[in-house]
Amino acid sequence: MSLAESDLSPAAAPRRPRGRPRKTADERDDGNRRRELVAGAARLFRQQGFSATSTRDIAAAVGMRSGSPFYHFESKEALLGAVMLEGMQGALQRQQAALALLPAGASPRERLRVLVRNHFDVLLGPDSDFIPVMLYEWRSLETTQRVEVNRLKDRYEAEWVPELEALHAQGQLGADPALARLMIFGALNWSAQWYVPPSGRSAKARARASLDDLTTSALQLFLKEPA
Amino acid sequence: MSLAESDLSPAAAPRRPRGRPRKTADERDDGNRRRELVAGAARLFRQQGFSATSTRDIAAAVGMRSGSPFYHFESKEALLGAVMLEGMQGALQRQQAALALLPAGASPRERLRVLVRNHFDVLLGPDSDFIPVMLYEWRSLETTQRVEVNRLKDRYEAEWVPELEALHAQGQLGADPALARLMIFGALNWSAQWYVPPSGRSAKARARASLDDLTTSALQLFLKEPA
DNA sequence: CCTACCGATCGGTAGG
DNA sequence: CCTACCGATCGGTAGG
Repeated sequence: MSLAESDLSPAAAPRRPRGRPRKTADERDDGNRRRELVAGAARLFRQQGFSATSTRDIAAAVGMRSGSPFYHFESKEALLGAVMLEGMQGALQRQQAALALLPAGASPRERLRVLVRNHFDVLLGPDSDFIPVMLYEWRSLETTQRVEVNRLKDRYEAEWVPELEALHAQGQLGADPALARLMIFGALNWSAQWYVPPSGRSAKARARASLDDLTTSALQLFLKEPA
Repeated sequence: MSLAESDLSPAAAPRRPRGRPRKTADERDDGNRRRELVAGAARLFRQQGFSATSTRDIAAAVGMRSGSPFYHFESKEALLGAVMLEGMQGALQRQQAALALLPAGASPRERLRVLVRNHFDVLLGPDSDFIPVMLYEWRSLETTQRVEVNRLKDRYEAEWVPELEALHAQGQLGADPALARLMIFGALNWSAQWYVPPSGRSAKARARASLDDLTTSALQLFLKEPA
């Protein structure tokens, strides 16, 4: 899946010179080296944490020398921001795509199932280092980028609200929707701490099945029977 | 509340000399300096994370010089272990005390309420830095101490199992008890990320009330109506 | 993107 | 528990 790089707007975009637009270090996407850096950083930040990961670790992970990441990113914090931004962009995009596949008359319960299933995929599926890093390295992000990431996170979570409100109105959700949202996200996000993805033969199919099962269980836990 | 220090067995205890047993750096509890260090470390580890907190930060927080924490602890990791160990000991002790106050015929639902209420207190109440550090700095713990802390965590969680099983058998819990436990802990633990304790006038009473409310909401979300 | 490097900070220790 | 210190590592940069 390709993520639209065009959405990546830098915090403060200075004067645009004429002619071929010269990209800042944060914007350029020469080949795929920048992407490799972000993906490698995501993996290491998730495994070891942001502070415990050196920029040298990240450089080595993608076969660069110690100073080279700073050709692509202003700072270690900017790399963290890129991980989170890319993660949230992908998550939001996949969420919208998943919802778009639903038939027009889908019930709130069906829509919530799609949201939960997609969230598990974002958290536990392939390339799932980005969002856990966002969840657990939040405090290391600098304010400017925090605002930007937060905007995406708000949009992501906003899609859940009408469904939770409808379910609450129908008596299928036993708590105030705002609080229910926090608790449900907590329950789902925590899975990043304990879920062990299948490995070996037909790992991919079994992974899909296990995320389906998790989704079913989560809905059974959170929702009452339809009246 | 005093925590039994006697359970603190060092990783490798060498020859015991005769006479008054000389405590290792990890065991001694001269005055309250060691306790101050652990409490200060808990606060800083929670605020900034383990790796981002220097032993100098911790020393300064309790009015020591940079080298002095190493008079009390072998290493920074040992300090982290002490934070987690002390946190789990306190949590387990409070959980057992809370359960002991219940009448003999208390229902699984009533017992779960007490467990959830106590867990919120452990996570969000006064001196609540220890357990969040345990939850979010797990990977920085060394294996020896990880085993020790894990043992306490298992005992803590084990008290939840019979109640969840009983509730599931009664149709009040909509998912497999083992998975329900993970999701419920996720929902509760996540509150450490968003809960803002009341401040100002009568903060203490309002804090208690808000944790009571959270407990009620959580139970309403997770449990079906009794048949 | 590499080479070569800098100043700052870090965990930890010897000796008192 | 302090003083004084060490070697290692870190984020980041100049110049090519």
